[in-house]
Amino acid sequence: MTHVPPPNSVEQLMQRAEALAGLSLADIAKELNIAVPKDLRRDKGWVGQLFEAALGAEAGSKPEQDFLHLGVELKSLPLNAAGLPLETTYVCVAPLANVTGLRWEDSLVYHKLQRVLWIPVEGERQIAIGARRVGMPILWQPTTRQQQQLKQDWEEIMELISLGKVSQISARHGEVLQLRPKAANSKAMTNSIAEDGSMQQTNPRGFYLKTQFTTQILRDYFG
DNA sequence: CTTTGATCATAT
DNA sequence: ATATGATCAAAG
Repeated sequence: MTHVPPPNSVEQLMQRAEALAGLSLADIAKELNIAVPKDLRRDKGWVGQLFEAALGAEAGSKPEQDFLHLGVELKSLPLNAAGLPLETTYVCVAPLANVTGLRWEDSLVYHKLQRVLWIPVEGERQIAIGARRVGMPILWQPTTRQQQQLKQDWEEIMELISLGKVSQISARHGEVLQLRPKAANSKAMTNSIAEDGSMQQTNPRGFYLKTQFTTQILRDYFG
């Protein structure tokens, strides 16, 4: 695979991202010598990893922003034919134990969403992976209102977790941020707080941005 | 058709 | 087991 060095500045990162706009995923993959899968069933993260390679993000599984030195997180955003998000956006894993005293400003959600480079891409299953086209990138920072919405949802969900009610939290909680399973399968287990305050085992969860929220981001940017 | 809960690949 | 990258697919 061709190697792209990390960008030296946000400007350079944006130039690279803008250069991808209008290209198909096959175009980008060819330049990087990366094979295009037939479908994403067994390669669910392929598009995101392709963008990481094309933009010079550090490949890794660290709980940090993709471009830590620039303070930027990279996210692909699959869109339908109407230009609206097809999927929720994964943010990070949710802490289910040892959460006493954890504040919003210290949370992983807060840090990851301080600045995000969104790369819109056609995502309908009827379009072959390689034929899907990339859109103009959006460098986004949450508005005061968006920060408030995220904080409120986060605090509500974290309170339930701290009270040992994680099993009662469904994806319907939260206006813009939701909690959902995030694991290899439903049998995977991690420590969480029980209602009596002791430790119990539950399926790991992650925070996701609802499509309504990312729709709003697109709307604010493109009109 | 949309959303919720489940799942896949890979690195550490 | 936990983190990254997410989409799949059953249910509503």
